[in-house]
Amino acid sequence: MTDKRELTTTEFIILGLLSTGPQTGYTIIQTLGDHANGWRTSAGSIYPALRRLEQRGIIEGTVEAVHTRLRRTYRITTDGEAVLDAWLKGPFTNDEMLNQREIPLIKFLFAEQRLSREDILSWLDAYETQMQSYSKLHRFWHNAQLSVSTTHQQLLLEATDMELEMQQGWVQRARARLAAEYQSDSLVVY
Amino acid sequence: MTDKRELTTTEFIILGLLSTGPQTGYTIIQTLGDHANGWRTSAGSIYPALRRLEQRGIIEGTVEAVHTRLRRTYRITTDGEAVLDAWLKGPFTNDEMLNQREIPLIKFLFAEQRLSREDILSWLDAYETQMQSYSKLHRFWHNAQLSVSTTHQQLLLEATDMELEMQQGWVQRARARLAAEYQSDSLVVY
DNA sequence: ATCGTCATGTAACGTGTTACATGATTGT
DNA sequence: ACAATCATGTAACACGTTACATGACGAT
Repeated sequence: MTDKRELTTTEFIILGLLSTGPQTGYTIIQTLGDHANGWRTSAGSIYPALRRLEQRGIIEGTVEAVHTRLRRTYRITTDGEAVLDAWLKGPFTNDEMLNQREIPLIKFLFAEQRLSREDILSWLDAYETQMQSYSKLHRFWHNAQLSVSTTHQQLLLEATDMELEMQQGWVQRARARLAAEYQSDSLVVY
Repeated sequence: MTDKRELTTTEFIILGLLSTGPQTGYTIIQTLGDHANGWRTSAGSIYPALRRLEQRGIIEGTVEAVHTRLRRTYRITTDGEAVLDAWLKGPFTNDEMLNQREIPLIKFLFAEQRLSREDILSWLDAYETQMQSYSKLHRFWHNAQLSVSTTHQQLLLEATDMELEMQQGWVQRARARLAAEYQSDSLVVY
C-alpha cells in the first residue's frame, strides 16, 4: 500500500482471477492460455507479477512442499479486493475507449463476481456516457477533417465511428439483458 | 538487411510517414501527436527508433548544422520501401484481427500512397476472408461455450461477434467506395 | 527408456515511459 | 526579462518475450 504506482493490466487480470479463488502460478497460466480471446501470457511475466503483488500485500502466498519442489498457492487479500474493486469501478480513459477496448470488457467480466447489480448497471451507464461524449468529440473532429481528407483517411475516421457505434449497441444490449435477468430473479424471490 | 528481426509497430509507422517524404524526428513526433487516434508516442521512443532504422539501412539521415546544434533529416531508402510494402501486403495475424485492430487500419492508411489499386482491393479481399474464417471459428467456439457460460461471459463473446461483424461491414463499405472511385476515375480518363 | 505434463523459476534482451538536460529562437 | 517553442537527445526504470533449466510423475 505504500507504493502508489498503478498495477499493470497483467497484474489486474491476475488479481481478477484470484478474486474467484486461490490459484497457483501454473493454473493461472493455463487459465489465461485457454481463453481464445485470452490475454497472451507466459511464465516469464506471471511469476514475477505474482511476486510483485505479494510484496505489495495485494495477494498472499502459502508455500507447500510437494516432493522436493515448492508449490505456491496465492489468494487475494482484503487490500487486494479493495484495489480490484476500485479498478473495476474506476473511470474510463480515452485509451480504454479506443486502443485498448479489451480492458473495459475484462472489467465487465470480473464485475460479475465482485460488484453489486446496481454498481454493474451504473458502470454500464458510465461506459455509455463516456462513449457518447467521445463519439461527439470524434464526430466533430471528423467533420472538421472531412474536406482535407483523402478517401482512405475518411474511411479510417468512419472505422472509428463504426467502432464507437457498435460499442454503444453492445452496452445497450448488455443493460437490457441484465435488467431482464435481475427482474426475473426478483420475481422468483418474491 | 542482415538483421531479420521484424520491426516494431512504432518503426513501421515511422517508415510509413517517411514514405510520404523526408522528415526530422521532431516533425514526426508532432505529426503523431496531432492525430487524435494517433499512436501515443514520445521523444524517448522516436529518436532511438530512428537510429535503429538507420543502422539497418531502412532509412538514411542527412545531418545539417543549424546554429550549434545538429538537425537530422531522414528519408526512406529503397530497402526501406521494400520492407514497408512487404508489411503492407503481408498476411494478417489473429492478434491484428482482435487485440490490435488498429494495425490493419494503419496499413490501410499507408496503402493509399504505396500500393496499386489492384493491390488495395485484393488487400481488402484478404482482410475480409481472414475475418470470415476467424468469425466462423469464433462462433463455433462461442456455441460450444454457450451452455457453460454466465451472462457476462456470453455478453463478452457477443462483443467479439459484434466487433467482427462491424469490421466486415467496414471492409465492404471501403471496397464499395474505392471501387466506385476507381470507376469514375477511369471514366474521366477515357 | 523416453516423452509429455506438472510446476516453478531465471537470465538476457529489447522496447517504451518518464523525466530531465541542453540551447537557440521567437513572442510578450 | 521571461516563457514558450523548436529540436535533439539520454539515463533510469519497468515490463514483457523468449528461451532455457530443473525435477518429479505417469504413460507408452
